[in-house]
Amino acid sequence: MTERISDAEHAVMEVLWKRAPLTATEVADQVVQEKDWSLQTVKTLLSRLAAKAVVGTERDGRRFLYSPLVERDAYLTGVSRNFVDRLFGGKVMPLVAHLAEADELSAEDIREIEELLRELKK
Amino acid sequence: MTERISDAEHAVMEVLWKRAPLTATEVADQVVQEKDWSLQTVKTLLSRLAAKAVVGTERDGRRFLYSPLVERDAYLTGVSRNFVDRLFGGKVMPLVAHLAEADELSAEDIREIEELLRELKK
DNA sequence: CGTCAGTGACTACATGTGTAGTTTCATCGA
DNA sequence: TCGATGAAACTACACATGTAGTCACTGACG
Repeated sequence: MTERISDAEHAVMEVLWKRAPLTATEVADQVVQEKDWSLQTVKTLLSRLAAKAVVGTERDGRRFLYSPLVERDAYLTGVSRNFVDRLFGGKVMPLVAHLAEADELSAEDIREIEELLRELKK
Repeated sequence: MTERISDAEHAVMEVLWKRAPLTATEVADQVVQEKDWSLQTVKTLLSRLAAKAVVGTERDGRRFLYSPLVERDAYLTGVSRNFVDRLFGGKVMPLVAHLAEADELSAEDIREIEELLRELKK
């Protein structure tokens, strides 16, 4: 069971998944461009992630370098699975159907998915 | 902005979406078959949902009858959209790709989705 | 008529989450 | 050497959530 990552923490992870290791300040600089948080907030989130062993810390002189310990792919697979299980009884079809009915699928999306499925069948 | 429904609350909603209106006790009877909660817990969840106007209450003598005020479809569309936005930048393809790579898609799933997409293109 | 069972209302309480402020400690530059 | 700076650590605090206990009321039943 992968450790739970909250929404706010997720924003921090996205930065680290893009580039790592980074110092807290570097992470905050990135995050602040998206979310309107203070430096302290980002540091707290980093601490919590470190406490949960979702990011690792490496001492670099007087400061720390943070790196993800969980891979983005693994994380996404986990939450997606959980999501589909909880809301759609584990079936992907109803999810796609829903998005489709709600006009959330562009023609582009549809083409891409078809392509992907064709690949899968090989 | 549809009111936030927590995980526990969602379990209660599923019961009401299946059949409504129901009394608190009737809801609890159903929910307890899934989750190992006490009657009180279910009542609390119903109160919170009523407070958020996600379910409506109708007096029936000395007790209340509860009915959903939010449709299941609308709710699912909302959370799906939110989920895909937050985790996959609004694109459905990466989500499907993820589930596919993690072997979460059966051949059956794939056929069904293809069928659905074919329909959509008409 | 008094009691009990069922029901909603109110209260509780630990943990998680969003969002920071304050303290302390080390180091770098003057 | 000494103070300013910057970074981590510790503390804070309100609201959400999971999970439930207790109270008060009311109608049914003996």
